[in-house]
Amino acid sequence: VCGGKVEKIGDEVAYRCINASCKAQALERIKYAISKGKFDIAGIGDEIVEKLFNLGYVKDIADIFSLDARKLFLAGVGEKNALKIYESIQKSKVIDYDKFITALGIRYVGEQTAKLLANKFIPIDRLIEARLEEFLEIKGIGDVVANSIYKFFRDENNVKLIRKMLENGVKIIYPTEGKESPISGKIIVVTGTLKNFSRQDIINLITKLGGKVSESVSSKVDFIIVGESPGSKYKKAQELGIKTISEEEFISLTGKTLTELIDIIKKKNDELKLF
DNA sequence: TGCGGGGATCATAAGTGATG
DNA sequence: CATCACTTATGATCCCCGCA
Repeated sequence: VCGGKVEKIGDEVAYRCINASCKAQALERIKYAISKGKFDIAGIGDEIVEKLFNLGYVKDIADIFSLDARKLFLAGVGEKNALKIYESIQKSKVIDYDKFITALGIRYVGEQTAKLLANKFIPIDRLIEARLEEFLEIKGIGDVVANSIYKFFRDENNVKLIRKMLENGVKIIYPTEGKESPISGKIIVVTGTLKNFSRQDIINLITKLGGKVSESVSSKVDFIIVGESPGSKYKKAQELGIKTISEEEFISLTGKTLTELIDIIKKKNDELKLF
């Protein structure tokens, strides 16, 4: 299609372009990613993507998420539609892990296979770094598919694209999220000043993740988060032999990045504003 | 090697919103 | 209200993988 070199692999019927920067392929990948069962961006389809692509506003799927209504308007979308599409892009940024994997457009990986991967490799970095044998272990994935997935993540450009999507605000919802977290059911005490969270923020965060915040240290407390210049609670925790962790350790315990945690706090605060 | 089924692609029809 | 431009839904079809 793009006039570049093509290659026929083995007995395959189709010829496919082997040019890594093939324009036509890049475009098709974007169209695929925004469609149903993947990012599912309402109000935008092949035509608009092509226009945005040809204008240079969108070079890869990650660019979609940094679009503003003005660029859509310049691509020939009506004013009202431009706003609507902008809204649906923002909504689509929060995406289930399996759909995210499907959207990557890995060869031989559709909805079903993506689900298999989504349940085994959490978070996304585990998937990127997974060894070939780990894919082969999965029932339903054989030699060809395993190799295809493994090769995909060995390509630096693919990994970069994933990072770019996350930077542009895409948030992956992992299958375990909401059901259970390492924090849920835990009684937690906070003492001292934290670097990234105000006292109210950390309380909101722990509550949102299903934990309980206690104001005093007792033997029932699971662990105590210690910030700068801790108060008497720290001393008492040591006496009782309660596990103490730093702010950084707490963050890694949640299994989320700092930005994700801040997002959670923001949402929680927005909920509270309604009342 | 054959079977069952997922993955990819295509065709067509129906739905939606903007516009004059 | 009719038309246009696109999107969205559905089904058919074929390739080819996983597995017995």
